[in-house]
Amino acid sequence: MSKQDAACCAPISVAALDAAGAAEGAVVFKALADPIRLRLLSMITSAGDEICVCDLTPQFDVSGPTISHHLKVLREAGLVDCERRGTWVYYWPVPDRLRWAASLLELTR
Amino acid sequence: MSKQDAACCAPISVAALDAAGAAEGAVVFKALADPIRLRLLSMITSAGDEICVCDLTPQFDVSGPTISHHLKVLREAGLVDCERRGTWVYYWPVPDRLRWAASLLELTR
DNA sequence: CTCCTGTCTTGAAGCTCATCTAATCAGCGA
DNA sequence: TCGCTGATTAGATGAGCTTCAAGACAGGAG
Repeated sequence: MSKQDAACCAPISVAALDAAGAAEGAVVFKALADPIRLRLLSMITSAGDEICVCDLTPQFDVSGPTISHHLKVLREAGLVDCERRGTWVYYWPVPDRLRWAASLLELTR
Repeated sequence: MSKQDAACCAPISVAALDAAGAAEGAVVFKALADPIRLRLLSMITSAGDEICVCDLTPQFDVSGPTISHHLKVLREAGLVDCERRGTWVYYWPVPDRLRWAASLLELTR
């Protein structure tokens, strides 16, 4: 769905973030600011290449629609992407986006 | 219910991040999940060693108490620390905490 | 001591978010 | 076609967050 490059960006400690960059960064960090979404992302990134929703949902004590909602937030933040194949839906991480988020916190001066 | 013969995908394993780690990570990312706080952190980390509140506040269109509140959130997340010296209060970053947050996003290889 | 400046805390209003139930969509098999 | 299962969407509710105005606190100057 979403493909943005947003490739190279100065580390936060070298150049102060402008308002636009801060707004985009806030969207990504807001998507990460929930324990369930962090665990979902962790499972997705550590699953090798992709993982089925039906393997994610049983790991939590919340309803299916709630998991679906959290996955949508991660998707709209550009951190993961998904595809339906037959009955099941599979999710995988978007490494570029994860690296970009991490680069906002780098302290390399 | 029955009929779960057809497995939808490979058995997953893993959970790189446990519930406790996810909860602590969520606190840190929640602190980063606001454009003003991201810009504040950016200014603090790019200020060399430390920066005065009086240099931060005029950069934003919100009131002083609001800036103070956001700085408190960053402080309670362990991302920055501060000290009053005379009339003014100075803030500086906590590199270890920033590196730890970034490391949570590097579980993608 | 008293006043002034800089910063933080408190309390309340308005908005956003997490979660649920119920309903809907998508695919498979009989 | 109909019915079943997996996943998402829609609507509602309660909790939490952002913001400001007003007041409190700390330190320096007179």
